[in-house]
Amino acid sequence: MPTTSQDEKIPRKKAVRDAPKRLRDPVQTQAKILAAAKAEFSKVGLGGARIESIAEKAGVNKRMIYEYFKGKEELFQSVLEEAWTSIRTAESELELDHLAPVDAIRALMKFTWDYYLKHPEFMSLVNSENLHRARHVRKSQRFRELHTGFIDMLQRILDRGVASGDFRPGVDARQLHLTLAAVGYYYLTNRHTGEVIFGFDFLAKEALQARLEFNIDTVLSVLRPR
Amino acid sequence: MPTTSQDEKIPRKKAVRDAPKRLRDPVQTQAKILAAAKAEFSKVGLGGARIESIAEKAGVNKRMIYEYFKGKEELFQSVLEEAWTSIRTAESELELDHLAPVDAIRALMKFTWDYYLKHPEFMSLVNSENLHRARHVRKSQRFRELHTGFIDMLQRILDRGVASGDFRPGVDARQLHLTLAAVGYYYLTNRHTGEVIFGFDFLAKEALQARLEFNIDTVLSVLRPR
Amino acid sequence: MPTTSQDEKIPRKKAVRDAPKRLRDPVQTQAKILAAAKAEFSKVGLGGARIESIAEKAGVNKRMIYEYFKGKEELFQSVLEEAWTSIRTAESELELDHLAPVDAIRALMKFTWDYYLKHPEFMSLVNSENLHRARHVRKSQRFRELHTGFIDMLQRILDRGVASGDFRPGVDARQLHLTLAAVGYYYLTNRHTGEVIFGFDFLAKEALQARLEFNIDTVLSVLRPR
Amino acid sequence: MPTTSQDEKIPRKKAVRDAPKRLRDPVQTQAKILAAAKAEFSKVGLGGARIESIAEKAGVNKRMIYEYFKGKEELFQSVLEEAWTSIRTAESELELDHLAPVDAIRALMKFTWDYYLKHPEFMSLVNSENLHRARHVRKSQRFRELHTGFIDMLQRILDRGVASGDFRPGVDARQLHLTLAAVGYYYLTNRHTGEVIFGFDFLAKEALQARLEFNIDTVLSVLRPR
DNA sequence: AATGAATGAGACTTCATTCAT
DNA sequence: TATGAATGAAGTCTCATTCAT
Repeated sequence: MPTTSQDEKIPRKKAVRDAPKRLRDPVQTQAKILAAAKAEFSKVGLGGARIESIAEKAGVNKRMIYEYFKGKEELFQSVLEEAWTSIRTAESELELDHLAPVDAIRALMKFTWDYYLKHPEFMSLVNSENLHRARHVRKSQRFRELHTGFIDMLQRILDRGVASGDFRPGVDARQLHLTLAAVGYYYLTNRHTGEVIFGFDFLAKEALQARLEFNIDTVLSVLRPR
Repeated sequence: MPTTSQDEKIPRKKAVRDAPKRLRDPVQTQAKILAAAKAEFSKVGLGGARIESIAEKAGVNKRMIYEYFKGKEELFQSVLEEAWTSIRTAESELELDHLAPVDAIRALMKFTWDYYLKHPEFMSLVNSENLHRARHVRKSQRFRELHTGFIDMLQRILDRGVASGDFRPGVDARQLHLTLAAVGYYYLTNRHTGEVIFGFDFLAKEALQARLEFNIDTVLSVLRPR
Repeated sequence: MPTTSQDEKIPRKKAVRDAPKRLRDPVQTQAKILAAAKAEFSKVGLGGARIESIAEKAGVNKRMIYEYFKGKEELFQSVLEEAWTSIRTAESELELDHLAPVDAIRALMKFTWDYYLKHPEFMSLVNSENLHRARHVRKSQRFRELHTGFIDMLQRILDRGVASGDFRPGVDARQLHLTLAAVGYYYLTNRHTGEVIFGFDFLAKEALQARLEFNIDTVLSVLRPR
Repeated sequence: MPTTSQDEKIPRKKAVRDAPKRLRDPVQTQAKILAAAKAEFSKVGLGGARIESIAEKAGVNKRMIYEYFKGKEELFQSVLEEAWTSIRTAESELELDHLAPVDAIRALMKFTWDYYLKHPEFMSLVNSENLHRARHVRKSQRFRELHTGFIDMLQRILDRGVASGDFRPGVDARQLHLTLAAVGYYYLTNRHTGEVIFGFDFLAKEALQARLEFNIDTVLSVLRPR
């Protein structure tokens, strides 16, 4: 029931009236709640989020949240599922298997970096969920399914790189993935304290460019045959 | 219950200090509050933390928190200051300037990794503070002072490495530091979701060992002359 | 406990209203809160009033006070508005313009006196608001509107009295009003200390009668032509 | 113990040191507490007053308030006693028996008016005490003694005025006193709401002058033989 | 005499959640 | 489906007061 399924257009009762205010549209109501909840959770965390605030932002009645999501915790879980589905879906659309190994790594890193920049809530949500020791996604079947075959894709790239002589053998795909994500994630998620410590604007165009290049350089270095 | 014994007249300053529970010791009271607060904040975040819970853990009266720290936000700020002071102090005691460049990098990474492992609250606190856009440390003079000259140390190592031919020139000390921290931090802070995704125990001895080595390898790779 | 009976399906709008305890009636809930708050504030002042006590007296959930009135200060403001609206409304219903000047003054003083006696909370509230330097009514648009044209009525009486030779000219309507109110108000509001000082019962029938007569005599004396 | 006894100068231990900070001076400590308490109580009432705030204003340790005055209620009572002693003392120093009847009334009204203006806290305290139904002064022996023979003085003036033909007979001294005080008190104590209602500055020089004259005129009018 | 530390009760307010329509 | 009203628990913070030095 909490699924969004955004495309279906239900012909509602022959459309007796054109419904100027989009009343009674459960699909959209759920979507609005999810979007508002994502914003709220990512801004103040699970503990700091307020159901009332989410309902207001979503423009729906507070009661609807309970109707569709049962409660705060379940809503948080749905938000997490939605967020992770989103990034993994986009990632899979990259079709990295069609690229040369080095290009594939570059593309994946560029994609990850851009995704983080465009969806900073994602990192917040990941942090929050880890603060709570992953107790929400741990219960989610959907979450697990999302990652089956996910590391295989990276492994295939690595294998092709070794075969082509671009990469050294013996690199663990999981380690690589963690590093790949880490160097971008850490920079962006901790940019606020970083700015106080280092005294420069982490989101300035050149700074972003420099960081991305350094990160790609780092990952390619560790992959390079010696 | 807080009083130890009501009627006894202790001859002042005679007993050599055998009172086991040090009553009326503001310094210790504050320390206990800080310790309890650090645990609480790192476990559930600023929004999720409960003053009452902190007071209980600290074994002090709720009121004392307001006496010494004014309020929740200020307490959080104090916790942050204390935590960052702690890691920077320990770090500075490494005396990396006395080590060969490669060894210095290794030592710094090992230290950082071990510190994170021994003080996982530190990463939680950093995450929390960034969730709140660094609004607490931004107000802290003490925090800023903590980091003056902090990056210079790393720069000196880099310079020595370039001079000795161990490192390639042109590497930015701040980028290096961010990467250095990132690869360990990300692995540890996101280990809960990581375990669900990857399906192995991130804190297993061999896993930890493997990760540290991979991280050091990564950083040294990017520093290596080409 | 708040529910009357859970299963019965009342045919909507059929019962002529025999529900004895009107559940879910926001208008009445607000009215009950206001009434209880007026009693509490007038008994112990703004600083001494307890939200919990008000909620109990009103028979509503504490939360409702915040739902409808935002907070203690705003509730106090609403109480003041209601109280002042009440006295001004009753006053305006006297239709003093239809009475002979002397009778109009008498009627106004009798009304004021009786109103104070019947609504002693009013004086308490006025005192409290002045203790707080009128900061609540100052913010109230409704309060200001209440008094437009309010002094004109008295001025018309004065003018008619001067024309008829009953009153001397040159008496300021505002001074008159202040005196008119003062002589009754002071006696009643300070009657507790007054009783300790003077040693008689200020609310005894004869005492009340004597005071009212003295007051009317006083005001008519100062109005009398010389 | 709570008495102030302002004049005695205790020669403290031969004045070993000149005590630059006036430490350990119980008389002054009590006086400072009383002064601060009077200010606080008159500003926010008994319910709104804060012991801590009083101690701070007085520049003494909070504990001292309990040492000298037992508690908040008792402190309030002491403040009331002190305040009423003060006005009655000053009043008695007028020596009205030496003035012509009309002049005596004028002098008394002028005195009362000026006293209210100079000590506006007095009115606040009276209001507060009446809010609490005089429960503090009722317990005070000292308070009662203060007013013995107090109304007799006014009666003597009235009697002399009747004898001289200046005043009509039959006026009750207590009624007169109440009116005398009322017309000034009401104007001043309710000036804040009055200013919002009437829209002029109640404390402006001319306004004060006009009010005093109107008040004296009022009282002399009701006393005048018909 | 004076002080700083400590306390427990209770203040205002907010929250997630359920009820009734 | 949707909504507004209502609730009880709990949260942050404040207060008058006492304890120990």
